[in-house]
Amino acid sequence: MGASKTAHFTQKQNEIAALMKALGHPARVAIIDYLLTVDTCICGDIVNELPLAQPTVSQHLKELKNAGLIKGSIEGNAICYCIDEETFSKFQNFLSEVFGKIKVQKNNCC
Amino acid sequence: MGASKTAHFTQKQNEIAALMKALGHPARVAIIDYLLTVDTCICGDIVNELPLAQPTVSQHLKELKNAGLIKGSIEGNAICYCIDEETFSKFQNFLSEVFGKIKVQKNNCC
DNA sequence: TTTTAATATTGCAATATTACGATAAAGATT
DNA sequence: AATCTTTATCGTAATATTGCAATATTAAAA
Repeated sequence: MGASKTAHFTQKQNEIAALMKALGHPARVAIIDYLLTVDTCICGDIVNELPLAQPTVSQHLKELKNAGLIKGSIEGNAICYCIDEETFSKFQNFLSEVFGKIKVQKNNCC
Repeated sequence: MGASKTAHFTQKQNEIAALMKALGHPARVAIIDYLLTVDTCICGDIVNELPLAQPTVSQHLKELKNAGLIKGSIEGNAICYCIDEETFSKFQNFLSEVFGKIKVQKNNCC
């Protein structure tokens, strides 16, 4: 098939999977990395930072934007991108839950 | 194309992306969820918990195993699965870094 | 030893993803 | 206005993913 049966899972599971999927490509991890290192918004500089053609980078940026992980605002003929803290916060909350549960697990048999 | 240009990114970026990708499907998130709720290893029970056919579940388990997120040990004619804490720990460390950097970012313009 | 039960593998169809050249769109510059 | 710059979109090829039926594998049970 190739299409995920999203309807059969909880909304939360689908949400988390979507966030994970958005970060499930090294180029998109690299974009986030870069946005973090520059420590501010970036207006038209991302393409030069990545070893990929401009349309490909644009596509990756679109996916990060769709996932809510970054925000973009038009600044003249360039576009400013930055991390969307709110979504990352949501992400972090989920992960805290998961890691919290892992720590409680004591009776491992594997 | 369809193949990621992994060679052009750092090892860390590729590693993180691989972990994220492994969790980038609701079925695999559901499997982790389930392993966490039962609070112990599970021997032969995962297929019944998911709305997917047995070969499909087996495939998802294989991917989680390849990513190092779960461990499986043979227990008679069943197989015990549980969370691999070490990999999750690695995962958590990366995320702490990211979230740490986000908090430092003050001069947001978006 | 035959059967049963649990999991894995194979093969395949449907769909999604990745990447990029060509082109479009839109604001800035001349 | 004509051009340049920056980003987006379209079209398309190559590859990957998802899902399942059929089948294989392996160990327990009868």
